[in-house]
Amino acid sequence: MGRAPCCDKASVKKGPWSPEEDAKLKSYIEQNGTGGNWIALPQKIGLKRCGKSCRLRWLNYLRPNIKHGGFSEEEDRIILSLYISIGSRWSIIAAQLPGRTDNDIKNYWNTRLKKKLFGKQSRKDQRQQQHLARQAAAAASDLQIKQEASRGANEADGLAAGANYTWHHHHAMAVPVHPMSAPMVVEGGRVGDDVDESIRKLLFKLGGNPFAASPAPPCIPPPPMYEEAPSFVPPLAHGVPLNEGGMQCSSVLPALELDENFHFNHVKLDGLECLFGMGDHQNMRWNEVSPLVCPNNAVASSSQGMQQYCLVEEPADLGMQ
DNA sequence: AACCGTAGCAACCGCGCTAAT
DNA sequence: CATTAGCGCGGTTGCTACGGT
Repeated sequence: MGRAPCCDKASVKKGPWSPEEDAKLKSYIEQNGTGGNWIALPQKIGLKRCGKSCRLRWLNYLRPNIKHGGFSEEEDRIILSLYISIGSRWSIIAAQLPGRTDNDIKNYWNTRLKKKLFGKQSRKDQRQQQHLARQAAAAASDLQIKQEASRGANEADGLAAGANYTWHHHHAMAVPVHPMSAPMVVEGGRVGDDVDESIRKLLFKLGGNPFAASPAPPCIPPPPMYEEAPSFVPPLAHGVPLNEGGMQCSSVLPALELDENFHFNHVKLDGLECLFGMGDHQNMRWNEVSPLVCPNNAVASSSQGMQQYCLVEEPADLGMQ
């Protein structure tokens, strides 16, 4: 059985909003709020619009303090950083950028930022990039593993114990040197030729293995709701062979392990697989990646925290959810 | 000047999730 | 516990403006 339509499509107006409709909706919501029911709202104010359409119009354009266009470099950086970490969770990304909407950011990403970063590439080029990125990542990780080994031999024990194993531990070992610093050769030159200089700077700010270099976030135990989820088993427990330093040999986080361990909260890293040397089906869990996004933020790694995180900036006085 | 291709953006669509019944 | 209604999200579509030929 199909899903019941949210409104009568035949009697509902579609397409661009007129100034009159905008004014009606805006003045009503500013005075009365949404009343907690978007579906009923258009009828109340005599708009021949679907409730979902009203909601979208309000959230994306009529809501106070909405910004359009003119994304700053800082905003670019935040978007990029979050996209790398959590994928296309536009609403979460939007929550970090006051005045920006998920739709706006999504459009910005799809139409501009992505092109700025990667330029236009054929699938063949993308595959080649991924291959090269993996090679560079492997080399970088080997070096890093040795550094890790000399820094503190005890960590391996800690990992094996598992109890306090957190994303950043794993991540420090797993994340390759930033792929944009690796040579990305395409036909007729380097991919970087297409990349806007400012964005390249952004990438380097983020890159050069930014995660390993950043101070470790506080270790926060998983929230109760994840207790039944498969624990984030340290790679050592999977019987991954060790190198001569006693550390795990994997160059980057092995694709298989990623697949096994990050199978909740699926996140699509469309177009950015090469950043992690992943295949295109690997996923991450929010509670593991969030320390990257907000390492010093109190919400850290919990989906509960994520919700709090998302609610920032939401107008509380307008009956919004 | 006309045509065509592309980019950017606004809006729609469909699905998953959740609260209410 | 099952069903239903509504919300919210991400993906997609379609329109418009603009630039190139």
